[in-house]
Amino acid sequence: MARNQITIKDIAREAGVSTALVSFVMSNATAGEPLYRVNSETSKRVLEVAERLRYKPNSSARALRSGKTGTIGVVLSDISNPFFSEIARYLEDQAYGYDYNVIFASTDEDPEKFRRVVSVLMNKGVDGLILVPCGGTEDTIRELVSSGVNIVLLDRTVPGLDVSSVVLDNRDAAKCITEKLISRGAVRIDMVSYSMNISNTRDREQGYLDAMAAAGLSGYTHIERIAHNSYGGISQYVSEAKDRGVNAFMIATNTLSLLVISEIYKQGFRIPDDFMIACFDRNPLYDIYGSGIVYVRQPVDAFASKAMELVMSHVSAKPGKKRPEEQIVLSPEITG
Amino acid sequence: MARNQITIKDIAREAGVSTALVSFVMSNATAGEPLYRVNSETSKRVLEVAERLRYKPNSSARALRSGKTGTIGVVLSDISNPFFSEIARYLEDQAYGYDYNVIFASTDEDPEKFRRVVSVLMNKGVDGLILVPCGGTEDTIRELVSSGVNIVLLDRTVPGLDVSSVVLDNRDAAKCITEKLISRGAVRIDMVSYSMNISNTRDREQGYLDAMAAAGLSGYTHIERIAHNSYGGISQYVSEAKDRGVNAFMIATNTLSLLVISEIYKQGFRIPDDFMIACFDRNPLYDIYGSGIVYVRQPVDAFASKAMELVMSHVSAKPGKKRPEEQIVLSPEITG
DNA sequence: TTCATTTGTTAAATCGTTTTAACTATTGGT
DNA sequence: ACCAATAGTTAAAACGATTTAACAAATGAA
Repeated sequence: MARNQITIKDIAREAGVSTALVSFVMSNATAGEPLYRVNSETSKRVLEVAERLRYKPNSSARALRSGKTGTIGVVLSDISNPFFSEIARYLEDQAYGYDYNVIFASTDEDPEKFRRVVSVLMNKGVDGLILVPCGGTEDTIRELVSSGVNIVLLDRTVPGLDVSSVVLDNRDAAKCITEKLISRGAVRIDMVSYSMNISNTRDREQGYLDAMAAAGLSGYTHIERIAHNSYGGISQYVSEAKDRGVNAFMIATNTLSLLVISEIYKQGFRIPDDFMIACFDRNPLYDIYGSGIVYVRQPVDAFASKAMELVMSHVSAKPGKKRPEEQIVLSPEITG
Repeated sequence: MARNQITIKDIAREAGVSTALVSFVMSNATAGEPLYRVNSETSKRVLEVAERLRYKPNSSARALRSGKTGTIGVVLSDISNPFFSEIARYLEDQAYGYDYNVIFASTDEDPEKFRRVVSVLMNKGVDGLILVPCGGTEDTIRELVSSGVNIVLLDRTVPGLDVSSVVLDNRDAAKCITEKLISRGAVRIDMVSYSMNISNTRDREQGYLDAMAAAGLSGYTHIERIAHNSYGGISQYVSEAKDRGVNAFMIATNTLSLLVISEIYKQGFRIPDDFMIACFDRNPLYDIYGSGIVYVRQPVDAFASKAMELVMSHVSAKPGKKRPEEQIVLSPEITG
């Protein structure tokens, strides 16, 4: 990169002060107004010179000395998944507001990869981590937490760990949409879920069972657990479901929903005539199906702003004064 | 971040050598084999100690001294747009392979925001930039290029600028899908496009016109240009199109496609009975419509790998020996 | 007047690496 | 025996900021 670096030294020379003063002014001046222990003339002059020379602080130097990089690492399942990419966008905007940057890393739900990318981000020197834990990462996270890394869990929790987190009230959300299916006449409702051990899908399964029980439908419940990234069996499963008289699917994640919906149409069935759908996260095309699809709209913006708020509150905590960890549970919104 | 930093100094002491040697070994040792001008005993010892103490180089220090941050900035329209988030994912993976990181920033097609985020990334100290230019950023980009910044344009070009780029053959792609519509019986085909001045949509419009001309349908062509993020008029437009006897839409981008498709259904029309659709980028639910939707599948992985390859070739160029800029045009794949 | 506090500023150390220039052995050619 | 080249290593100077400890001058209290 061609960068004719103007340094703090140039400014110091030009303004006739020391580099220490320049540094102090540059990093503490707020809107040109009164600055503790600095002559306002002087500080104005420094600011002016900096402006004139188009001074841009070198962030590597700053990071080296101060130990703060101004970067938050975000580890999520897959940034190409719309749910996460939407979160990513909000996180990006949030970070910008704090004068921070975010670096994303995808794990593909693989705990080994999770470990690897976390380590890369740590080496890179992030000031905090926002993590979407996947199955099998409990130990890695526990280790991070106990070594004092600034962490916020997102979308999923790790039970028995004192660490900040922001999650949806998944159980309630799942219960609500299942009830909505029931109120629209569904009686044989299958749940399609993932086989991975992840807090949010487990909670959603509970919500499904809750609703079925509350409606006296416990006689028929079925949870079909699909392994992540092995979707071969879906075709057979859907046709069998039809045979079993299933008339609605309650689906745990957006990826699974799209697969099931496609499959339904591929087999010549229709929504809502053959099946109704309850699912998580919206898709621009769901509206087409009218009341055939109920979905949980997750407050993605709140996920992002809360997570960033939490991670920032730890970043800015005075050394020694660790802020208490905070668990936040957000309410779902039901649509469709 | 709590990090009990093991430094190069610790290793030097432990291994009984100088820090210079440690640094040299650490950054040049490839798989433990012969290392220029270093006793293999010594280098093995250094490596061992580093391993034992779990040495992690401090990247801020490295960046400060070497001037390389190991980070590429990626500026795109909106990372929550599936097309870009998919690219983002591939870029992330690619970068990882080069031992690099990427930082994303979204512009929302706003040239002022573009300028801002580029400046943030530059200050952060990226080794290169992958840019999706938006309308009105020509000057900003020209300026960057002429100041020697390592740049690769993605998805869109800026005419008259000697800079590397990776784009789709948009004109040809648009021509192909329009022809496919025609071959399936469409005659009154509207194109829905953006009003922004962006190379790829302009090219797609040309492709549409090409196909219409080639089929002798130049008598009826219509390009509806929508302003970015002001989609209020779509509803009226669709119903008017129906009145005009339009029986197919050729749509320039994925966002517009979803809007139009939703609107079609909202107004009680059907695909393919009332309208056929030709569009760009796939959506998991398009398959439902069978041959009613033709779409261009962009080689997103190639976009990413080529862009990263280009930016990396500049990063690793010896100072003074600037690699020539390279323009890459990728071929589309038609599906549906 | 004298001592204490506050104001305004700076010299110098430090962060952890990379990199340059140089130095001592050792080898080999003549 | 002499010189040149090569191998192996290191001391020390960057890189550009932040931060600590200290100092001089001005102010105020007694």
